[in-house]
Amino acid sequence: MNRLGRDFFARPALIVARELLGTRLVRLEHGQRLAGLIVETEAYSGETDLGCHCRAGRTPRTSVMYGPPGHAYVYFTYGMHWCLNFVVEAQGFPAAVLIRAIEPVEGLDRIAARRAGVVQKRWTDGPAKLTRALNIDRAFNGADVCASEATLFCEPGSVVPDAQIICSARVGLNNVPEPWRSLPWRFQTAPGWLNATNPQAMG
DNA sequence: AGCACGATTAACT
DNA sequence: GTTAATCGTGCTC
Repeated sequence: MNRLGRDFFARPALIVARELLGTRLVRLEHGQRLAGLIVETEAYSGETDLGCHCRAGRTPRTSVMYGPPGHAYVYFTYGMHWCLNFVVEAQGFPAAVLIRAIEPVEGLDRIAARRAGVVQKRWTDGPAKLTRALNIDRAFNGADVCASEATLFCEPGSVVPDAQIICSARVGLNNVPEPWRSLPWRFQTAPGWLNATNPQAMG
């Protein structure tokens, strides 16, 4: 079994957000693999990060982020959307990495069915789009993604070179004060990276 | 008990 | 560029 383990997640949020790019997010559904290469992430770290949900401290919603790394933090927002994060850093320090976009590579038939009416390019190019495509909701909140029986986990992929990574401000923090609003804690692979350097990815 | 807002998306003009 | 959809969460009264 070749999966990202606890040690991978037990590191600073910025490092994990950067290194998750190019890895493969896998969701086992009735034994079928639905998967995509992670191409966009954001880091959220600590109660002092006023863009992080943990700015409000430990609450029922944020409690998962205070737990051990390598678990899923799935939250509900805007009355209809689910977003997937991985808990990072040491147990007791609240931090997580939001998965903002993936490039689908396995289980395209199931993904297409869940994203009916949408062109393929937009199947999973947003945090709430990929959770819908992979059927991820509150049932996964707190799930251990490093456990052998996990049905949601990450596998190592191709390493993305620094030159192919774009850093920018996190999205949607409209009422968050500076400097947090503008911190370059969003990581994306450059446009075309997948086709240019990973032509076999669609296998 | 009530309120304002949200780590978004899709459908508008 | 603007806006409705839709409800859990955390805060105030």
